[in-house]
Amino acid sequence: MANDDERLERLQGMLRQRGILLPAFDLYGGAKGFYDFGPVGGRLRSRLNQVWIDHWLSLGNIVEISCPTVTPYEVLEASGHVGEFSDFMTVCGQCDEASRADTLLEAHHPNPDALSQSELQSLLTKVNPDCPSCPTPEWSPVVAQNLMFSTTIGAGSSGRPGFMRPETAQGMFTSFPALYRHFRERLPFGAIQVGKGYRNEISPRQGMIRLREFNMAELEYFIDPNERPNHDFSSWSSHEICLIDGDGVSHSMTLQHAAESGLIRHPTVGFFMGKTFDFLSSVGIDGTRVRFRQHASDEMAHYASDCWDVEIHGSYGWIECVGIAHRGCYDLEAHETATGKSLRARREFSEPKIREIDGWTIDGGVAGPAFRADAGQVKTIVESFDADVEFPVEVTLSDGRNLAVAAEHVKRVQKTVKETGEWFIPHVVEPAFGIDRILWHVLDHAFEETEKGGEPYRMLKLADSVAPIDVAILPLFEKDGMDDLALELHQLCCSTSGLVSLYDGSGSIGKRYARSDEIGVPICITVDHQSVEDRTVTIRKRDDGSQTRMSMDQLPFL
RNA sequence: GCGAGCGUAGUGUAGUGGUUAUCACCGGGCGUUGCCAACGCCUGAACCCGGGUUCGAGUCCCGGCGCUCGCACCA
Repeated sequence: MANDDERLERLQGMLRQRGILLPAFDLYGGAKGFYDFGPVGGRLRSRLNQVWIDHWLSLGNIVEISCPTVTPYEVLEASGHVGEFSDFMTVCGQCDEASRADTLLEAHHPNPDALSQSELQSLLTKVNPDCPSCPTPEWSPVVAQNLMFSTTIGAGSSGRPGFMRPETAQGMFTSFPALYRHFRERLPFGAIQVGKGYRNEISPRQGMIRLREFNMAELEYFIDPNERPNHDFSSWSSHEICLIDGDGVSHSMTLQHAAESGLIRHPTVGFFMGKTFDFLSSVGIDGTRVRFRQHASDEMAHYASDCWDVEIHGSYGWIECVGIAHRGCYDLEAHETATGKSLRARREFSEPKIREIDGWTIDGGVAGPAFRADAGQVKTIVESFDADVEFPVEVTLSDGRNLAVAAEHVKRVQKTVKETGEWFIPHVVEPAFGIDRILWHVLDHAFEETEKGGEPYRMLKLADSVAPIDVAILPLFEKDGMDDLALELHQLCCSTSGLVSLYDGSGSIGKRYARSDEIGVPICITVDHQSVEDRTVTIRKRDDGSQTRMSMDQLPFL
């Protein structure tokens, strides 16, 4: 274990020195839970994001969106984050003592912890509980204080409370109507979003593993719960993976078997587990150090009905880096309830349903003036009657009063209703990726320590797909035209779309190879005297140190 | 948030209250007909911040900030 810790320290030192990951605001003494991606790390992060985006877009029914990080209070109240992540505070205006509102009201309610902000506010106003530090309490309005960074949208009294988003998901849910329309009202479809999330951690630890501002990438995939999806599991058919179920029992089986046996409760969850494994492999994560762990029922988030964490093993042990959750209809339903707007999809019946209606309703022209304010209630009651009821009938209202409904107040309803389909709330399967945690493990798994000439030698064997620099251009010496030729090649590479080149003319050639290896450059190109004569250059590969000579005008990546 | 330990160049470190803060790698420049951290010369770079004790503080004391670990918390 001590060896592991020392390796971790050497890796972190190298990442700082090479401008990959650095503590943020170091100039001012640092800030816990915040990291900078440096001149090399910045590119690494955006490459990783791009690979992730391309991976999901390749499914064909996914779109990328981008929503604000600043989110109005009501949105996160509806989603459950305010309740799940908040303590409600109030301040005594007489003595400045801050108290938790639910604690103050413990004597006046059986479970104040479960009350919403407005319920707490009205109870606080009604009870006006004693202040623990002064005799004349004067409680301020109740405010939410929780793990979300709170802010104010707008200034002064017109300001509106809000939060920095704790996940990107809510933006996808609030965009559901636009997504539904974009996809021509046909499920299934998904939306992805890559961006920052915020969480005011009490105690950030373990470097990139627990941050206060972090990069996340989420897919919200909307499905019809009545349709059994038919996913193709064949590409993983020969691959048994490590699955730990909700009781902590470990299984080794194929994804298809796990989905068919019911261990994975929904095939789409299983399919995304496979796609997630593919993604991790494509960015250089060691597949033998990946496992899937199912949440126990008491561990599940407030919105989820099944959840699998993808855990990656590295310097900090097994760390959850991806969560694949079946969120059911929780979120869309919550936003429907909060706004009164429809967030539903339509499902056509294979055969229209014919319904015969034979009953009663009120005759508005007579019943309205007769019953006035009670007419609505009378209508509901009358419409529940069978066709063979005989009027007059005495009905009982909700407040206990009785009214006589006569034949003149009602009329017979006889019609045939044809229903061709129905509206339902789609279910959501959500793979949520902690990009920083994945990026950390990409670095951890790529970090290779060897010896060269008796000296320790370090390199990052990064996958080409995420390597921050594609090619380093090295003039053997910066003279005799070698520097000019190298700069020409460097310029050509830099102006080639998608290609990132690094020019390095400082120090010995061996030192420059070593520095390139430390930031994971897959290919170095050396310009020497012969290059000036015949425009051939040496291609040196990071992983095996092999060198081949070819014309600089025929480089495969240009 | 509580407790313990720690904080010195880009990195890793030495430093018993006393002159100009040690060493190595590192970074930069020049040279080197030369391809895997080579060599020579020159050069750059640090005591986390703020108070206090003291003639004098990197060193001792207090507070803050940060880091590591344990507990607590954790979608």
